Amino acid sequence: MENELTVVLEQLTRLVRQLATAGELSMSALMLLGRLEREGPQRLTELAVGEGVSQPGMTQLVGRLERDGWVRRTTSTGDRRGVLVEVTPAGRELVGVRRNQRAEALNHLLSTLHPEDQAAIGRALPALTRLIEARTSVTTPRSTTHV
Amino acid sequence: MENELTVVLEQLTRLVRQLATAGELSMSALMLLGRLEREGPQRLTELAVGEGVSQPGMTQLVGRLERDGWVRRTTSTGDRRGVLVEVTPAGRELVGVRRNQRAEALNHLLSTLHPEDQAAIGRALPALTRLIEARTSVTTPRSTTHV
DNA sequence: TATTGTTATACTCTATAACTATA
DNA sequence: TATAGTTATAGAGTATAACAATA
Repeated sequence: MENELTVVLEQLTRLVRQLATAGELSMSALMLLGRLEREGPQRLTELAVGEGVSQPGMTQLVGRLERDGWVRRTTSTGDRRGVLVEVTPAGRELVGVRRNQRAEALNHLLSTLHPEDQAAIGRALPALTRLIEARTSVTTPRSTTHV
Repeated sequence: MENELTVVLEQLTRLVRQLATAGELSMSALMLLGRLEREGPQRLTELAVGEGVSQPGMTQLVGRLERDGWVRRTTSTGDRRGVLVEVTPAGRELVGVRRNQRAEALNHLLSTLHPEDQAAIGRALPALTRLIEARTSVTTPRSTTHV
């Protein structure tokens, strides 16, 4: 079943990309904002590990998001080396709007499926959530030799 | 349920990205190769639409993959304007290897779940496949104002 | 004139290496 | 000396606009 799941996940990724990026935020920006909105303010290093990107990469992504007003840097951690990144009200608003748009598009797709299929997907959601939670240390930053 | 599904899909995307790109191919390259391997040779325009990127973007992606020997351009379509892109044996091999690596990693994750959860995911696969097939015309190329 | 693809240009995304500041 | 983050630099990824070749 793993191979079938692999292919399904690959294609779901394409689906998400198409649903998610039909707007003003890239996939990376959207996922970072989504995390900050769900989990609250976090350290830059924490974010880099969580999103599976390098620390400089996260510095730059946060920089672009900050420039555009979606996140804010704070330094109130006691450790004065650290940076705490939090989503701004505007960013929170944007995440909500985008999430609703995706939900609407998904809803439309779901409505074209047979009720049994819809139910099967619904019943798998908790399991999928736990599958996601199972991956904690699979964080291998990509090499630069990518095509 | 759409909103829960939205979040799950968002996180599955992160999972796939981390599993998939821990090697020498980017997400874009991997998904294009995967498509060519599954569906056979295709026209450049067809690929651009299918992957949800612009025609010039696809020209460049194919260019990089061709440079590295994973795909090949052909012109045998009758219409001499057209280009047919096909995966090379080396590319096919690479897709297989990568897919197996991801399957292995997924298998490991799955094995940490309760059997009921594994079963629920297994039962949802056909429905998810149909969900993917339902999105045919959701192809909105991204704007350039992305963060 | 319309379609297929490429070239030119610009910006995001991401990496590694080198650096600064704090612990 | 180790850790948190930034800056410098380079290449992939992607878009729009302008172009060339074919239909």
